[in-house]
Amino acid sequence: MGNVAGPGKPGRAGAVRMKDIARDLGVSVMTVSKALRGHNDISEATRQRVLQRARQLGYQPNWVARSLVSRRTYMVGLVIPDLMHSFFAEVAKGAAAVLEPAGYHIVILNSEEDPQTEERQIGALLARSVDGLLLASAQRIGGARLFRMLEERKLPYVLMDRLPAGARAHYVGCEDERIGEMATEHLIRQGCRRIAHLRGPDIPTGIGRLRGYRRALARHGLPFATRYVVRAQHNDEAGYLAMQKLLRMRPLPDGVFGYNDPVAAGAIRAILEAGIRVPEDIAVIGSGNVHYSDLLRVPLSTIDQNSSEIGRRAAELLLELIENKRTPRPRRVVIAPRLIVRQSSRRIGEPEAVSATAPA
Amino acid sequence: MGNVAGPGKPGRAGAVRMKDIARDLGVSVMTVSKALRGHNDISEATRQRVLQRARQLGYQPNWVARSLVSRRTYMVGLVIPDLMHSFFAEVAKGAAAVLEPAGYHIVILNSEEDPQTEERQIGALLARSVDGLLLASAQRIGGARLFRMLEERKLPYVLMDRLPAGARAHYVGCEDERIGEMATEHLIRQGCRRIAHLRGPDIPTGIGRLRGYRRALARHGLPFATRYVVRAQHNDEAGYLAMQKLLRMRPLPDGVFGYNDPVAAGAIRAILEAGIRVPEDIAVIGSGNVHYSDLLRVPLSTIDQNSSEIGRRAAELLLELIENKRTPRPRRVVIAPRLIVRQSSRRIGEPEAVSATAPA
DNA sequence: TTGAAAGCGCTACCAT
DNA sequence: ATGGTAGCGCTTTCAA
Repeated sequence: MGNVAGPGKPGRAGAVRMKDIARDLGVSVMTVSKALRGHNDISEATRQRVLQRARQLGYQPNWVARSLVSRRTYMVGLVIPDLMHSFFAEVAKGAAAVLEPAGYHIVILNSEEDPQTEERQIGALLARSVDGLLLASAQRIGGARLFRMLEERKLPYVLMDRLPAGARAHYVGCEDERIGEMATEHLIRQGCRRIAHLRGPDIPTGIGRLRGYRRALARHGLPFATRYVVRAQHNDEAGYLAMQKLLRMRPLPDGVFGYNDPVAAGAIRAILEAGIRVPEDIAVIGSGNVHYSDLLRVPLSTIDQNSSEIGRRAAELLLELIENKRTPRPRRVVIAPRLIVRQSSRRIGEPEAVSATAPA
Repeated sequence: MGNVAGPGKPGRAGAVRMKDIARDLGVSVMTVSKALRGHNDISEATRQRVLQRARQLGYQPNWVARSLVSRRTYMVGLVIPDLMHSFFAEVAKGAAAVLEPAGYHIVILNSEEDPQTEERQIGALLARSVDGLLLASAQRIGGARLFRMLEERKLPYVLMDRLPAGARAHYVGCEDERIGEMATEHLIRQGCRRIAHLRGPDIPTGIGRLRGYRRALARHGLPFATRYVVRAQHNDEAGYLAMQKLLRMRPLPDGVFGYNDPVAAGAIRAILEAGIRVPEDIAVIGSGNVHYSDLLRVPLSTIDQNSSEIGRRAAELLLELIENKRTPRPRRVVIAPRLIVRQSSRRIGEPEAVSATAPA
């Protein structure tokens, strides 16, 4: 069986190589290589012999060696702000559903919502020669340098969920202004008149949803009050604390639009703890439709962003970029948000789910 | 600046290589290689020159090439049943917190709780020459073949959360019998006398928790009734359906121990929908302490398994195995479970959290 | 249809 | 302190 490798060597030491098959069969390595890849200039007879011997020996191609010459690693980087936020977990799962069947593996990295960490991680991914990159970026406004670097390196990449203003890049996500608008208009239809917003960070999603919120208020002739907009960065703990601030305001708001579902869920906890009712006294809505929204203390109304679809579409787009390698003009895939009405905001009858309509 | 690469070439085509630095500086590639890696047989002067030029050109080592000769990829495979289950997302995050600072990247794969998918994925990981493997296995009892294969390939790996009976492998997780016992005994202390169990699948965790449940009943002289044990595989939907079956039994159970938190959360939904109170009529407890347990319709009592610690410890153990490459006898790291009492099971006063005590 | 030569970018080994 | 040679396992190119 040949092939004795130094003992204690790490990695695939001792693994079967083409060379071994070639020696056993008395043919050249080239013949084996071609036979295994189904090149059509190999006789059927030798092809079968090679395939059989390969199976016997349990041959597995060495991807590292193959990558070195083919310059393709069949690895894709996935950088997201937080794996624990089930919105991103779902995006990741959607992307995996497309990439794995296509033969790609995913290297996943958590930026922890920190632009510098993100940049470092992308650098590492580049050094690893990933074939492409899926990115839900944590860059604040003006993080254009990172994208310029990616362009220079000619690394195919697709932005997900967050589209930094002015980024000239492929993108898949929801229109954030529309999300803010839908959520706010829903609260207005439910009879709310003093609507507060627990706003997100200074990233495209946060800013877009805030803008949509303002637009909806304006359109319906409701006043915009700065003090009704409180920062709640990302998670339920922040939502809880921010809501406590809101609860000290007089008059109390009668509706709250949370930046995302965790923030909204945290807000509900704060409201209930204060002995106030949801939705009767304060109606609450979030965004993202995370999978446990239905199980929450008060089932949470939300704007569904179709997270797994975002992952899938982004992955498909990325594959296209990788395989064709032509870079057409930046494509924007916009996923329609959907209003999901649950108990946290239901004061008067309204259908359970409303599909997005084009913005007026 | 040299180095013109064919246009349209994929991957790192056009990237700066050691050769470029060497040419620019009039030294050999070897000198550059050593200087960059801090070999001490290079004069400080040349080392500085090399480092500076490398920085100027934005040199990044080619990991693929390096891997080919060093036989280390600095990649670790992470195979889990479901990224969307936040228990595993937390495990993954814990592992990443250890692996990334150590220079390793994580290739993540979802087995979807399917043993065959898992095996296929591990095969792919082997072909990729990952340096090690973290695995929360979906193998049913008797899936020893997979582990034998891993041993043969001498791939360092650590099992997490689930320890297949008889597996001779490194392992980090909670003692499942203890979990079942703690949960059940807690319900007994709360005054429950007809305790049902929504049991998990035929994997070590499911079987262990069931066994612990039985042990607790026996110890306290309570009868074990088969019909009070209903299968609920994994998720909240399954928990919901299984609980509906339980709700048709007479007499109704007055306590339910769910295989995990999603199952328990689904059960609560079914109970409340039936107009029955939690915890007054039926007390409920789960396991896993997923991060949203506190936000649920009725905040969920649970057994905390310290999921991120599981990921961290498993990663540390794996690093040891990889770096030392000696394979000591299989190590078992057992994390102590903790009882977390929330509203779903609180009928009489009991402290919020109780640390695990050694099993009697 | 088959295979020899060259080389991907890097490092181990040994000579200078 | 520095560098030449060889080779990791594979594929591309071109000749037989």
